[in-house]
Amino acid sequence: MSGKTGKPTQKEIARIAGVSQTTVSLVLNDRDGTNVRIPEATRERVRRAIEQTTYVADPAARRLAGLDNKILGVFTYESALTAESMDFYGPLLNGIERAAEQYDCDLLFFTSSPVENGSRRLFHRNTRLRLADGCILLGQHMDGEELARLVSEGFPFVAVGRRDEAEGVPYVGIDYRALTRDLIARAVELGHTSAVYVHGDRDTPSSRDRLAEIEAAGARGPLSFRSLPDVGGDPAATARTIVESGATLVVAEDAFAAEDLALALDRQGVALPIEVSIAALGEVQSHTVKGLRLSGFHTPRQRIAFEALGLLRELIAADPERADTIDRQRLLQGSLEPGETLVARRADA
Amino acid sequence: MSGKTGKPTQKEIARIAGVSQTTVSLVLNDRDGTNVRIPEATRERVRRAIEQTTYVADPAARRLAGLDNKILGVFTYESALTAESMDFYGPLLNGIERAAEQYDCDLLFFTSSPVENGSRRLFHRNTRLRLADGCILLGQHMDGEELARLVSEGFPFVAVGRRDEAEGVPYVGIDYRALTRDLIARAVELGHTSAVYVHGDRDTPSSRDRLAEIEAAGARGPLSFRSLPDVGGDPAATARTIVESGATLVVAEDAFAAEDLALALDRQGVALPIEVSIAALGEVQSHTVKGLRLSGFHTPRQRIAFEALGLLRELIAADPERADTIDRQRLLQGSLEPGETLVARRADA
DNA sequence: CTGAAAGCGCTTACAG
DNA sequence: CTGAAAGCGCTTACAG
Repeated sequence: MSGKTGKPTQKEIARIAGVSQTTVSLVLNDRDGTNVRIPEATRERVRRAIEQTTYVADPAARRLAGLDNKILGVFTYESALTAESMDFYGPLLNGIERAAEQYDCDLLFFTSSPVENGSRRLFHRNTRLRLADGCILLGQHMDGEELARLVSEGFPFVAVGRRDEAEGVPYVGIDYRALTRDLIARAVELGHTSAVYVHGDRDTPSSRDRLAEIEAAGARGPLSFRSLPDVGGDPAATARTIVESGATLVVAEDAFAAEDLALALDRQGVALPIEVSIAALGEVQSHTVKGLRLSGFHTPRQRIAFEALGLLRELIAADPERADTIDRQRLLQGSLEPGETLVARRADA
Repeated sequence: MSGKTGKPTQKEIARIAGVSQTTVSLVLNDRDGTNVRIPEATRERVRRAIEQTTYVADPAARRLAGLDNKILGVFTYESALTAESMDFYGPLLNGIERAAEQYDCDLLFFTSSPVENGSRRLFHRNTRLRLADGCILLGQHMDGEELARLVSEGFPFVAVGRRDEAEGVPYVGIDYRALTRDLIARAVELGHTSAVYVHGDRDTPSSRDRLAEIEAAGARGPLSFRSLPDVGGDPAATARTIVESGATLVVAEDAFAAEDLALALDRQGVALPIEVSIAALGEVQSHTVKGLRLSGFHTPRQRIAFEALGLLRELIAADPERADTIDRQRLLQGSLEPGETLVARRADA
């Protein structure tokens, strides 16, 4: 490969410029320390030689020789660029691309990782993980063992979203607990006393966070919560249960579930949102229910991306000695979207 | 970097397994030719040693030693992952990711390339281009010099979209000329005799292709075309000119322009599409005019992606001897979307 | 101020 | 069947 395509090397540049290959390297990297001092004349000759050719340093060689490559890995446990997943990953990827640009880094997407029962594996025979200086991890479900291995090997990485599948995993996520508390407080203000929480069976940290806050609020009062796993994804059945429960507020785990539920409730003749309010514990951007803006959260995903890349760079650059001083688990504050589907409880309800 | 993180090497594996480093490499790469024949017992010992550690081959070293890396570069002359550009790049990137998965390749996005007056530069001081086995090029405007340089250096690459900025550029694109002819034929069938072609001042091959077909059709008759550069992007002014021209058909270069024009024509009291038909010479997926499906093209962008990666892999694998036999300039056929905005010319018009 | 030399981790002829 | 050695293109002490 390398030989076939006659691409120029430092050796040739050196020959043309009449200097040693070392000097070419020195000029190229602007080395100018105590021991090296190359006169402008020499530098200039080297530069001219480079311009004559099409020389660019071979990144593989640079990497092998111990330099950072300014390549950040992006690993997604699920396919990142499909039409469906773009809704979720899109703003994140956008932010990552922007941040990478700003940090002058390239992005290596590990699309080759073999998929095993629905999720990619990070470690495999030919993983190119190590070609990157560090790696961003995206996905709902992450493999605890892989996370632990990354941590123990000291490979710089940052997960997007709070993680507790393994000890000491660096992450940047959204503070869903705080957001959930805020939403509940608002529901209480609006007079609700009986609610249903409809959630999937996702066993992710942020999923558990939301559930924990819901349960804490239910125990604390005055808003009682009935927790309803949306088994089998049958919104109609779930809607019936909700109606029977007499709740005046439905909280869904995410905006898509909220929309599905709203549709099902509507079909059962429930007047939304006057009779029953509905809200989602997730990003509600551009989600609506009967033309009304869905109540829920705004999650600053672009900011997450920047923060994650920032943290990753800190970890990469970190002097092992004081790497411990870095705050490697960060939760960003989202904001409540009041929306139009969480309204005051009717006096007669 | 490499030394700090104590990641295992073949040397250590060799020590553990009690063999030479060469043997480890041989086992790892399943070499089993005429000169090498490693008994299963030895192989097994090596494999066990590998499993004890967290060894993975260093891709930089492999690359330097002359192997393919299974890394394909993706270079976009404009930002690829922004919300706006996703409309255009989304299906393309989706296809590229899928194809890369299938081909067992990773994707390196050159996000670090410096932006000079609105467009990225492929060649620069620290370009990591060469880390990839080859590269996919995306974007409206490509730099002719860069293309020429890629060609002359023999670096494997494939542009998305027809290119003629430089000689011998491999590409996979859409046959816009054929599509444009089809659309014109349909307009003729529908009785139109006077049309206006509104186009930007983009100087890209596919832009010129469309214009060329329009002009040829105009010269040929029976549909006469007035070509109208949408200077300054003032749809209202353009709409006035169209009305004055008495044309019964407006053809816009792309769907967005068509939508803008339709709006402007509507404001001037033109009844679309009865009085004036409108169509776009581009992908019209999910574009509408007054609730009507816009007439235009469907461009198989996911197929383009697959085709482009396929061609790229051919070029990478190509034996230099018979590389010439590869068809490196491919146009895919799109399909006409009849839509609802290109209708029969009114009898009294 | 500049060059010869070692080394990064791997692959692949080439000898045994 | 297996190992010692050269080499991929670079960086960086280390000597001059």
